[in-house]
Amino acid sequence: MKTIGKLAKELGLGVETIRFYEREGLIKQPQKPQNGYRVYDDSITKQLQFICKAKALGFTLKEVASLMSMDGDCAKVESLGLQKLSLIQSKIADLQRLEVVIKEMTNSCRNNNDQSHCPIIDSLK
Amino acid sequence: MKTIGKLAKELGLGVETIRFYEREGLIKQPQKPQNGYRVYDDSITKQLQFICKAKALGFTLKEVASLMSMDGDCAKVESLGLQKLSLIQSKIADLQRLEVVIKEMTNSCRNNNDQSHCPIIDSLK
DNA sequence: GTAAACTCCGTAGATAGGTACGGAGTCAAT
DNA sequence: ATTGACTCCGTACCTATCTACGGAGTTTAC
Repeated sequence: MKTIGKLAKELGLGVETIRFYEREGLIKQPQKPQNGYRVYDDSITKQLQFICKAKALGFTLKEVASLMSMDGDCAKVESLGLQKLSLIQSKIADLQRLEVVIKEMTNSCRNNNDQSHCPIIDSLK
Repeated sequence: MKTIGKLAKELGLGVETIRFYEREGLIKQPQKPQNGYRVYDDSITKQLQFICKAKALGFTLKEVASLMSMDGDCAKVESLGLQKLSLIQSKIADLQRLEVVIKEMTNSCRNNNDQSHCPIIDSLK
């Protein structure tokens, strides 16, 4: 059993962040004894770690809530995962196209001897 | 010479967006004749297209302003470009790592016969 | 026993890049 | 001359994810 500060420290989160997740419905407000302080047991740690991991995978908080609520339904979870996967893949493709363009631009910059014009600026014009 | 609405339509931007760019210092407020309406000549079109293209390359509005102000300085522009390039490359790498993880997860989901557990949920726990 | 550290709550602010609104004035077409 | 479309300005609102603040009560350490 620990108070919010200990929990936050343990997980590397801010106290405000945990209260925020509570407000957003990701976690439940725990029992509060006479003094009004939140008191957490160990199960909350798993839940918050779940949230952090899913977030790191690029799920939004809403999606995380969704994941948590579809607890056993593998098909639904898989479908959300596949959706996320295709989003990630198209983001990768976009960025790779960008990478090529910017590479070309900076290359032409490096080969530029005309100090009165920058090929990057010119190509954007 | 055109008013803001025509200009916006021509570029596929919102009127408010142009006013917003003006407030942010990306473009200058043009002369306004007796009626108080903004009147633009063709040079503004180039400037706004520059902004749109640079934005599409992943530059923030602040960076776009920066690019526009370093007008001829090729070395500076190149350095901003290289910086952006390495940001893009590390984003790509991050996403590719993510892609692998999510692929593995959805695969294990597809091969799952145990309806009481979802491997994705389990792996996040 | 007192001072520091912790907690409570609700609300405001930050970030980026817009988007929307309201009320008033102006312009263009019929 | 009237109607509808356009413009003005300032400000508020939007998404997402926190982060900070203020004032009051509580717990802990010395």
